[in-house]
Amino acid sequence: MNQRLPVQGAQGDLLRLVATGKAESRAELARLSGLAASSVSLRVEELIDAGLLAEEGSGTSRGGRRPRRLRLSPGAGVLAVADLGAHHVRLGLLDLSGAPLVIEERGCEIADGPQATLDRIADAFDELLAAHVPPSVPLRGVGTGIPGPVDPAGQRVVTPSRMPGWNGFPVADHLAARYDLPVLVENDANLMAAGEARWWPGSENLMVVKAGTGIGCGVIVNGRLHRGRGAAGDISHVRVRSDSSIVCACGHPDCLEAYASGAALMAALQESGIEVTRTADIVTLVDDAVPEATSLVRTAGRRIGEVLTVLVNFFNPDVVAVGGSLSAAEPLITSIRAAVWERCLPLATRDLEIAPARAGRDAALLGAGTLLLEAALKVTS
Amino acid sequence: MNQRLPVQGAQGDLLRLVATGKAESRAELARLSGLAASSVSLRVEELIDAGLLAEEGSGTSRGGRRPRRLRLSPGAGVLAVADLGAHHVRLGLLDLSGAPLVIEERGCEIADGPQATLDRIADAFDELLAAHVPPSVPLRGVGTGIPGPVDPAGQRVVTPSRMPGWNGFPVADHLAARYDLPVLVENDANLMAAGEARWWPGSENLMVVKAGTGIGCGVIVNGRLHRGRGAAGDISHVRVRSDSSIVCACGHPDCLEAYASGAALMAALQESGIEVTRTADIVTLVDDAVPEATSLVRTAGRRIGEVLTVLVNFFNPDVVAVGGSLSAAEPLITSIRAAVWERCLPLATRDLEIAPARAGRDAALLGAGTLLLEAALKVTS
DNA sequence: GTCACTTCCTTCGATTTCGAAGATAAGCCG
DNA sequence: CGGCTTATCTTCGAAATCGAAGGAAGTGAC
Repeated sequence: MNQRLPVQGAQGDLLRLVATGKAESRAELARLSGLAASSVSLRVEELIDAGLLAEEGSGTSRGGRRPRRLRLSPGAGVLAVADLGAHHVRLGLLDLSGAPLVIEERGCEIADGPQATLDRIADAFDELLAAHVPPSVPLRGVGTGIPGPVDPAGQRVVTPSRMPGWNGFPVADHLAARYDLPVLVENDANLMAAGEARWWPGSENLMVVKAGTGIGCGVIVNGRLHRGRGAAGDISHVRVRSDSSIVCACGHPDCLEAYASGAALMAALQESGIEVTRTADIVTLVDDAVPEATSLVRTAGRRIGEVLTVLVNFFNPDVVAVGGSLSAAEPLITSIRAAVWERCLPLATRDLEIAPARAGRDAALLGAGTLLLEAALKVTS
Repeated sequence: MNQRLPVQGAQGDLLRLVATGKAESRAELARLSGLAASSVSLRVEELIDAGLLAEEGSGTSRGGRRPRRLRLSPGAGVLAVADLGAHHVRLGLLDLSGAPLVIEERGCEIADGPQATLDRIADAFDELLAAHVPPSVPLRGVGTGIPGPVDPAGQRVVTPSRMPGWNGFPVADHLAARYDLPVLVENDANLMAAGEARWWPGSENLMVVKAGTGIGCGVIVNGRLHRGRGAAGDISHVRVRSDSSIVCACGHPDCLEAYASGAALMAALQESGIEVTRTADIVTLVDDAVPEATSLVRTAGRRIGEVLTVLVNFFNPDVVAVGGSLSAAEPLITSIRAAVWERCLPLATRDLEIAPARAGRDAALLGAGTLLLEAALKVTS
């Protein structure tokens, strides 16, 4: 059962404020939306009648009458989201507030091409919906993350590496043909950034670094995802200072990725005769205090930090959040911090927080939820 | 005669659209503001009655009835703007559309401290107003650019270099005490970026590099100035790759500024026994094809370009505009282009324009006008 | 307990905004 | 020159929004 959200005009803003947890009562809605309290009451009434919002008990008093708590109605709908990796896909269902109902991981070869991969995802969505959601609760949107650049206009994949058959494929259109619903297609690091942003309330400008097999980065400016012309956030092909010289897959010498990515670290470890097959193994080695691994991670952190130095001076964010599978290795973030603190302008680091990502491994799925909700609540007047 | 603009609600949006030249008729206003055509008509009527807008003939037809052209009324008001340099100040008066009425340059030692400097500016404003503006036309706002970081919250100067006595000085408050009007205080490179942005309609994301005695940069994101925590846009203290090692004034080795700023080039030229006293002299030398100068400028361009490489990949702008006194030296921009084209991701440079700044030497003053107008039209309901 | 005060929410008349329809003023074209 | 098309602008009733006033439900002081 698919169905667009039947909201119009100001209702969308109010519903989003409740869904994102920013407001819990009519009074808060009035303050945050800028609407008059009376208008808020009217719209909320409509949303309750439409079955999208529900009243649930009362909150704590702030010195006066207690607010009547508003929640999204459980029957308001669900979102289906996926995050596509090279050899697997994480996917799940969220309620409209972005909270996960069910999330699982499946094998899935991205090299099989878009048609097969997307169909597999859609089939998985259908299974999950049948198993976990009563038929009366409608699906309100579908979104997926892609490990490559996405053109923001046409929502196509553009010049991806390691994704044979995907170049120029209209992913959004293909999904929209199956679901007549808001559809979101976005780069995975961007989704992760969008997901992370909710965990840093009060911070409007974030950089979210994804340190995994590759190195990605998503940028939040003024609380919104910055896409640029579709390629924003790339930091992996920045030239780093180095004595030796490695040519990256992109054709240029000494890219950050060639030195500090999980893939590069694995290659270096294997050269030292240490067996590793996944980036998680590196974290284990570091936890076991294997000197080669610790030293490599530390160097990688310093290199990433040196690149961030430039970007922190330029972009001057509130927060640099470091996520991805490698970020579990503690020396990584420590050495990133050291490099940034040492080299950046005091003014830029004065109130800067460099911290591990807070949203966890499902950050990208949660981010897809956030962006999808926004898309679903776009002015449909 | 000082007076806040008597606008409320939607009037501000409409007035801004006309002032910034984005709209010239009621129909365009309706399209751009999103308001209904009827509401636009009503508000425009009010603005005309208030003496802020005026009808002026009719525009060219687009196939149907000709639009009735709307202009800012000449008597709507003026803005007083200044751009403070180390040894001089450029200042002038603009009409509300941001067009200059009069601009001049005066000697002024920033080292005399904020009190004396700001009073000198204010006196200059008064003189210009008396000489060029009829008393019936009110002053609507005052703004100034500062060659140092400005805290966006308190509009104070923070940790400036080469500005003794200015640290922490509440510039905006000081000006506001003399003029009870919207007051703007902003970093000079940021003002320049704001001014430049108007010359790139259709481009939402810009980097504006100011290559002069120092190296500055302003960032426009989604059409609006990005301030970060107040220090955004710094690129001068990024570490560059280099064989030798120079320690910058900031204490770190190999800052871009120490290699590629006008000051650094002048020092290098003087060491070769070539007489230069201002950055403009370097441009003259390059125009005269003096090999040392050309080579130095080319190297500086390449170094700036290498830094921009990182930022272009990350920020993925539509335009990189290069201004400042050094930008008149043609090899500078050529070598910046070469470095960026060579090293950036194709996806990031696909539609990227790297071009000389268009706004000219008064860019900062025009930018101050743009930002001031916005401040003056903030919801005063 | 009671009284003053705060906060939350609703009621209701005034105001603003909208949108459809019509009036106005062109250009295009035979 | 007289329809036909297109675009601009205004009129007017309907709908949304606002703001002031007041009722509801709490806290804290005495």
